[in-house]
Amino acid sequence: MKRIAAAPRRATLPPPRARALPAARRRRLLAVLRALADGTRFDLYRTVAAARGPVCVCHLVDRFAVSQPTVSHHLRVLREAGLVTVSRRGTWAYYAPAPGGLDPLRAALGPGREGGRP
Amino acid sequence: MKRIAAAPRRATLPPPRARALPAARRRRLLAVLRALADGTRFDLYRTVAAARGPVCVCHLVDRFAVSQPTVSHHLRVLREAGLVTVSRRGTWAYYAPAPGGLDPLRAALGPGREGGRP
DNA sequence: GCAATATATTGACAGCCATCGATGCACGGA
DNA sequence: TCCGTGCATCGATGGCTGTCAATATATTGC
Repeated sequence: MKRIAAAPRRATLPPPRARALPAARRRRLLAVLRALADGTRFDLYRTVAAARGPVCVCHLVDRFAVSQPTVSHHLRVLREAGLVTVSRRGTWAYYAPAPGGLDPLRAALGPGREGGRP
Repeated sequence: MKRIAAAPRRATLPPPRARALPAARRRRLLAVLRALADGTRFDLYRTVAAARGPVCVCHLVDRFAVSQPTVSHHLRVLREAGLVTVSRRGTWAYYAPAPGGLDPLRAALGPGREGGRP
């Protein structure tokens, strides 16, 4: 017959479930995080966000050490994450930070319960 | 002979360079972003951060629909990003949010220059 | 219309990574 | 000391994605 060893009692109760994030908010937030989690994209966004006005793609292509299609691809990801907006004048495309683009992040950080409390 | 068409003048000046982020800060920030950019890890962190006390890995394994090695792997990534800390009691491991783990993110968001300005 | 330029899209490919099963390791109980 | 359990690590694998060259699309100037 099979010997049965007593399973040691677990030392703590299961943690309360984290307040569920509405699916749409979670999706948006993850999109923002994913968009910024790549080094090149992170730098692109910082360049766009730091400029006083819209930034011509041509200057980004000049400045970054990746090909023009790659820049274009990253800008698309940033756009789809709601982080930048695009406007065109002639053949040029100008990217600007989307107002409130970082709000999902700000909202998620919120009061900051992650351990400051002594 | 080759015809030469005048290149159209660029309509704007190159944007000022974004204030360079110190390499170490940039690395830490990207690590945090990458750690949170995965859905499973995001949920794991939220669970740990929402709990009032340290969370036993066993409960995370119970609650999440991924294998125990996968949970362990994600917790390692969160740990290496400075987002959680681990402590052991007996055979159990308890994870807690690392105090200030989100500070790189908070610092980066800072005053929020991304377009509120009218 | 034609040539040249600016940007976007497509297709291909390599490297990364989330995931799993199997295994290792440490600890506690009998 | 042996067994069972909790967690970490290893090795393999499939899918995702960052990158580029080639191509497409759009616009401007002649």
